[in-house]
Amino acid sequence: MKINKPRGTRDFLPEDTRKRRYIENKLRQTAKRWGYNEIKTPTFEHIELFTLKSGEGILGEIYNFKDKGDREIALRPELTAPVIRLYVSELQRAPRPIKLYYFDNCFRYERPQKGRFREFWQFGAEIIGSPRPEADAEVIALACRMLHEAGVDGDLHVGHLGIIRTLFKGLDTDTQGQIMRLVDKKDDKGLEDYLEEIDADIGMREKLFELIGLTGSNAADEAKRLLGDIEELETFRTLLELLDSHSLDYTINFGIARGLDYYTGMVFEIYSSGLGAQNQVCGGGSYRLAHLFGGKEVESTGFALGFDRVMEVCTTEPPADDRAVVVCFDETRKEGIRIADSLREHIIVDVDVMGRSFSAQLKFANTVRARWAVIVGEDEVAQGKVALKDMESGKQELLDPDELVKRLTA
RNA sequence: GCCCGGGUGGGGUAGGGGUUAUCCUAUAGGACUGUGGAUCCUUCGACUCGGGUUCGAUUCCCGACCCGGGCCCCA
Repeated sequence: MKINKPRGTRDFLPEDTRKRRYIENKLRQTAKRWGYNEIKTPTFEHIELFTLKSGEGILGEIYNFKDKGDREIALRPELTAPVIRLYVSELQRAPRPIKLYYFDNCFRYERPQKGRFREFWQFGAEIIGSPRPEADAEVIALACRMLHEAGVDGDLHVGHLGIIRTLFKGLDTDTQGQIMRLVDKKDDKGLEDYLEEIDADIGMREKLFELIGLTGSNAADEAKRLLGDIEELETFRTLLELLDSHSLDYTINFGIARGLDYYTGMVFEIYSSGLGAQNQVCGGGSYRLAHLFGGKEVESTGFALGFDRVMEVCTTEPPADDRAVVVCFDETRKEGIRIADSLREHIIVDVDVMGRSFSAQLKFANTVRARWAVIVGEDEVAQGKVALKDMESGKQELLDPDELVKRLTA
């Protein structure tokens, strides 16, 4: 009986894995150099962690099950909530700011399509403990830097929920949420109908539509004309200046809502072409979640990037590794293995395990794109030497075994 | 969950109610017994699954599964 992999999951072949690792390492290095430290959280959590954060509505997309102790468990659908849970239980007293990054698989029960899988990987970073725009700017800059390192061109859109929310003062949370959802979807008609339905203030409606339509570099000024002198706008302008200091290109977009209630201020998304309907490679913003998990409230800002989507659009190829094939035969196997093992401290080495003939071993060296063949045959062993063959030039020379390493790593 | 389109060796394909199911590539071995990449030969290997129609289905019909595109959703 042939067993297939479950829907929406993938196998990664050696070539895929190599490329994924390469990009993963680029992202890791970048986060690390920006002073972020990696954390790991469990693959599964109590389901409340996610329902508390996102509401019962997400249950449909969660992989959940009861364990043998009758606990309701969920495979993590994202990593922000686990990170904040970890913060609340372990890091509330840690020196501020707390700068964390993670790279792990997540699970969502959704219809798979391009750039969307049931098991997928997220790379994210969070700054916990700073309410300032500097933290927002840094996180955005880090996200852009990471994408750049991965060889991905992104289109950065930045908004601020605090600004748009000043329009909704007096409306209850559900209504605000509904409006934000429609704004996020860019469903102008639906938004208009809904505002009509709740009999929203005419002035507010006009301002709302004007605000989410604002584009261009002076959108912040326009917003000021529209909304007056509000603190959120000042903060937002500071943020934009900081983004300039980071030399980032961005589009101001007050219509980004990220569909969520817990984002409080800055929100951003990064899009990339070539992904079809799932064109968003990164999303983030500032939020407050700690109180939900029993902690003292704290300002956080962070993002998650969709690693699989990054892989989909990135064209960066990992550099080829230098590798050597040690050619030996039954009579010289002992010497061959010894030499191979010593070379393995320095480069990638294959030794024949197929009992192949001389020419078949060289053919193999070709197929694995070895740069060198180290020939350990009876003639060489008899002289206490080995032959080193450069597979590209075809040139070959006789060497003492202890000279080998020097030649191969030169 | 909904709407399209699609599933033929490991990968890429041709075909089509009765075939020995085509070709390329990859694999293994050989021609070439200590010198690779080329060429040639041989070998291995497939009609996604389940029902239905039919004398006969890989081919037609239905369903499932999976893949792709979109909707929904996207914490």
